[in-house]
Amino acid sequence: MLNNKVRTRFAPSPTGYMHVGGLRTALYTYLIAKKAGGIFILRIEDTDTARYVEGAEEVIIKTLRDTGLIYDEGPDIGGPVAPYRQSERKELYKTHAQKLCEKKAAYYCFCEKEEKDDTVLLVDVCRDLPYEGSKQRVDAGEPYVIRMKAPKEGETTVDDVVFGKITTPNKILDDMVLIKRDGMPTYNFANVVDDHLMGITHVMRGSEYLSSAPKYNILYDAFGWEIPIYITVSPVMRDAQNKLSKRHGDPTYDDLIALGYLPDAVLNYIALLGWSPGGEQELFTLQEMLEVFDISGISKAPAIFDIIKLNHFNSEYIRKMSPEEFTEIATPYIKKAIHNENISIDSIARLLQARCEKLSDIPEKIDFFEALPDYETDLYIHQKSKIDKTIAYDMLIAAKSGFENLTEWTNEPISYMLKEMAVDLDVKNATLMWPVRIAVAGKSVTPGGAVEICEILGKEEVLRRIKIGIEKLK
RNA sequence: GGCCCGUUGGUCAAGCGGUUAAGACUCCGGCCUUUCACGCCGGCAACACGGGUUCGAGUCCCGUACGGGUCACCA
Repeated sequence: MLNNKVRTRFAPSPTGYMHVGGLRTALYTYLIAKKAGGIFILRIEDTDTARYVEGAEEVIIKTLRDTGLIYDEGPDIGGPVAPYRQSERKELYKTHAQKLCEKKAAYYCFCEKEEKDDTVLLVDVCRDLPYEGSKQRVDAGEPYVIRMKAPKEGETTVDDVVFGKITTPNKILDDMVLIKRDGMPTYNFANVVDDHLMGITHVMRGSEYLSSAPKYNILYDAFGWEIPIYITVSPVMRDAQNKLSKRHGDPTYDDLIALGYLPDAVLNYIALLGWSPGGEQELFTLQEMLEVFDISGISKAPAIFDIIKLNHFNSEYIRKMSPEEFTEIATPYIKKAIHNENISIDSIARLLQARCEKLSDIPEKIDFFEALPDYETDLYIHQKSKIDKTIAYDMLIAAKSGFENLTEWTNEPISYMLKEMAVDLDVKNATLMWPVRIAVAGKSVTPGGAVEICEILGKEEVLRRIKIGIEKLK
């Protein structure tokens, strides 16, 4: 049924949000499967009943859909090894754990929850209990957990594609819990059982699981199962000391989207955190990543998430869009600042596309279209063009009459008129354009120049603002 | 603390025994220009430290320092 195809899985715990590191893991696992023409699976690891979050699974599914990481099997679409929610596989784990008990590779443990240090003795007691006796106590309804019987001697070598071979003496391995008192499996156990039962060939995990990996191998061996290929990735950090975390205020995927970052840009940027394609290209579509992705490019060292660089990726993606696409996604942000229906959203969008890093920057960049800010006349001073307030005043007076006589209000005539006027006045374009732009915008930095802004504002509003400027400079 | 892992500019990173140690972001100049931005040109800036091995070490080995992970009936 599962052939020899490459099968990978993204196995998040439904926490209610998708963190950046999680998305990166999803991306890599997707790439590994798809690059090999294999199957990408979504499995929900909801074994911690105490942590249940309403709607969390939907967040995961939506994120994968929005970023284009399409899975072939999953809880909502089913598949040959369903169910894909661990909570629905409870019996499976129990049966398998019991099998291990029968084989004496695991045992029933009746000890109370560990009180940190002094439990080793208690555990040891249960470890050596005869199977039959324990089984009877279990059948009689006594509460228990099932623990793995870790070997006390020898050593176990884990082979990881990223970290290489790591050998651990077995004596330091503890008898980890497989089935919890509530009957649910632990992450460690469910992961092993599911990865095998679902035919997962490449197992990607965060480096926090590296030290548990020997125990997974022992489990695979106890079952007589083939050990999958391990690919361990280091975390995405917020700084050299701390992992990126929602708790510390670091943005989740949804936060980034809400901030006006594009899904493709986010995906592209995080792909490069801890993985390098080797060449000099940095901008990749998902399809292109598929072509160049290679596990050998994954690095062992953690990478720090740098939102400044994400800004760069995002602006690249914005500039790459067609004007129509950009207008469509920018419109909601433009409308946050612009309520006047006479103002052309499309025209503003055109000005914005080359000048914004993220969509959330838009409203403050264009608010002057809606209402002229109360600006200081110092804005009229421009050292480089040798413009002072007196010159600015003269320019505005001239521009006013020019605008008044203008009959056709589109880009070309406005531009032509202003340039002609600069010639008549015997000044450089900038000497005239600068004061005009300040007068109509009321701020020194604007998307677009004087001509574009005037065109969008319309004749009446431009004259009104020019007059205000003249008054201010008097 | 034990065990494990990591360490190339501020950040992401290339490099796999011989290089003037790539590239990108940031920052700083310059050009272009009606502002800003885009674009173009240029610049600052790195192999954590100490020992080996070698003709030769960012690359291999051993220490040290620093950082991280783990040592849960959480994942």
